[in-house]
Amino acid sequence: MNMAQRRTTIKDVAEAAGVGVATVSRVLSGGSASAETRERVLAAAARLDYRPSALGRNLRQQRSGGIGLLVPDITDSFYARLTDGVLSCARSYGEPVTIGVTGDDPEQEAELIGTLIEQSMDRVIAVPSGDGETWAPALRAGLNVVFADRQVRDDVPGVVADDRAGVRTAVEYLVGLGHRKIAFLARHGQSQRVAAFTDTLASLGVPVDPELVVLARASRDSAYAAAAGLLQHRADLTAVLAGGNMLGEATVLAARELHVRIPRDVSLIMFDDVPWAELCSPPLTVIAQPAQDVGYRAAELVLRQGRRPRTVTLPTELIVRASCGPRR
Amino acid sequence: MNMAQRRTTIKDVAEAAGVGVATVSRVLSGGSASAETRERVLAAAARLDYRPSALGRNLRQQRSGGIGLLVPDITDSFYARLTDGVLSCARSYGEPVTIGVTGDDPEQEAELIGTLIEQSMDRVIAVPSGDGETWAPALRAGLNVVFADRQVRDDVPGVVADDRAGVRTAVEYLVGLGHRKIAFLARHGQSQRVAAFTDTLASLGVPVDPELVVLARASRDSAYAAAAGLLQHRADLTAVLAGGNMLGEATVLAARELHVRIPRDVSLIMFDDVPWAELCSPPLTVIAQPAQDVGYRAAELVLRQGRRPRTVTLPTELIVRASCGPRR
DNA sequence: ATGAAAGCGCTAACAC
DNA sequence: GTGTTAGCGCTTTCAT
Repeated sequence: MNMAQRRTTIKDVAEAAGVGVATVSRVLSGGSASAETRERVLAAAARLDYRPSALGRNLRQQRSGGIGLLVPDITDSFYARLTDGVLSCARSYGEPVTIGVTGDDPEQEAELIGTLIEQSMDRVIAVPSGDGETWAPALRAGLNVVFADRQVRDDVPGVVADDRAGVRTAVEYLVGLGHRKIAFLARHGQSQRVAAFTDTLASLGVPVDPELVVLARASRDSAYAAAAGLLQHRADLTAVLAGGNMLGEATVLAARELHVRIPRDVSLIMFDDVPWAELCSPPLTVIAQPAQDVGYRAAELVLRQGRRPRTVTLPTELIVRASCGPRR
Repeated sequence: MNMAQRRTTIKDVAEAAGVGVATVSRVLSGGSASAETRERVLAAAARLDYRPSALGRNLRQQRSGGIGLLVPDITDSFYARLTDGVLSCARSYGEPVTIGVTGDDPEQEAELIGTLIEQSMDRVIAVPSGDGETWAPALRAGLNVVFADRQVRDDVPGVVADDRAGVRTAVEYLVGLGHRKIAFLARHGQSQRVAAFTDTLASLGVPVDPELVVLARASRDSAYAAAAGLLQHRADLTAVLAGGNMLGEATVLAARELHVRIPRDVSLIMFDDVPWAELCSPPLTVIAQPAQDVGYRAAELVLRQGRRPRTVTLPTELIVRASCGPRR
């Protein structure tokens, strides 16, 4: 008994249909052929259950189809939803998606880019880590890159949520509630959001305390440390804006640990709406971001090679639940 | 200016080093060569920044490296963590991972399997949908498959959490608290867990009410409908065992909607520990599953072609928090 | 409209 | 130990 019989190739189909391999290739990729020939080829292909090998095609075309996707952490609901959007779009084009997690670390990112190049993947969607320096060689090599969620260099198209507007809305809401000592818990690299934060405060005539913006790395531990530190050392603050769902989670946890009541002692707004925000006690007021759309649009951009807009910005939305109250 | 200059090939390296291409190939893949030759080749490769093309190698070897991963829903924290485990193991082997989401639908699954075969991916990790029938052709074609989280056919190695033990522990805990009318909210296809549920009940001398096991499909909507239906129509039940984090989430939501208090009116245990279980009000008692490990081990299994155990079973753990109380 | 043939980059079989 | 060469499956000229 022969274990794995040889795979059906284009040659088999050509023989079965009594035509040359070139004709089979043309018919299958929608080229010109007489109706009768087309019929015969299609019939033979179907009969033999022929599936063209991506390997042959890729080598010939000097590029593997499919798209590469680099995210900081697939375990983070935001990036999982973004990924889902990419997959959903890619599927409709029949394109496979190769995924890698960077841990928000430029070094790992560089390594993964190397792998993608080795695979001759020429289309990649990435949530870039660090400044965009890592991407210079890849871009020079002709890689077709689209950034998602973060825009770190202006020679690459990108799809982002309108976090400036999101931050502004949130801060205005908080200030409207009477808050003055508002902290911003952000991830390293979210300079856009930090700028929006201080700008909005300034425009509302609220003094900006630089010590009230604290930066964390993209891990649960780092997020918790930052949140706990903030809550402990700054007993005077009355509101926190968390720059992501992991930072929000950490804040709730730390608050509980330190017996800081939300929203009685401090109000909390979290970036990114996640299913558990509603389950939380209290239900969290959030700035919702269209994570799935960000991914979907990024995939569209990278697949449609056509006109490439600089940056697509998608709207965010403040969803008021129960984690904010008037200044105590 | 020439846009994308030709990529460096093995031939370039061979010329630069003054050797044949075969020698370059051998040196780079650790074959035998004289120390001096090796040196020259390595130097030339480094100087030219040569990266072997996976395309050429794949075609030659009639298989693309890398591993395919099929999960029902990347948005579900459990599968995201499982994926993370796979990626983490794959990375240490330098293997790229191609991911697809099946939506728990055998048809989509079959389509994705087709894509993988087209890519000549011969190593696949999958959370199988439906019965394992979809996999018959792929297995016949010689695909190297490892199942994760679910074991639907015994001719495929698999890595699963010990959900029988998990269910047993949970039910014993609930019965110990005095509960008799316990519902099991499960996903279609979780027959293992359902069997464990009824078995344990029977072994404890608690009458089994078939109407108290209700099945949902793998979507938020379906989960919510099932949970709400259960809570509405069976006012006599005192405890619910939710067969997954989405079912747990739905139960909490439905309970809140229907003014059913947890744990005062009904106790709740959820399969799968997720970060928000602790944030929830009340914090949820859960059966923790080693999602990340399941993925990691599955990847090890599919990468180490060696001896292939039938099924690896990983332990679960009951984590008691505050969502269970004595029978009201 | 169609077939013959070249060749993508690599590895492995074989010859030396 | 090292070079030469065939050939993986496909697409794409180039003839016909």
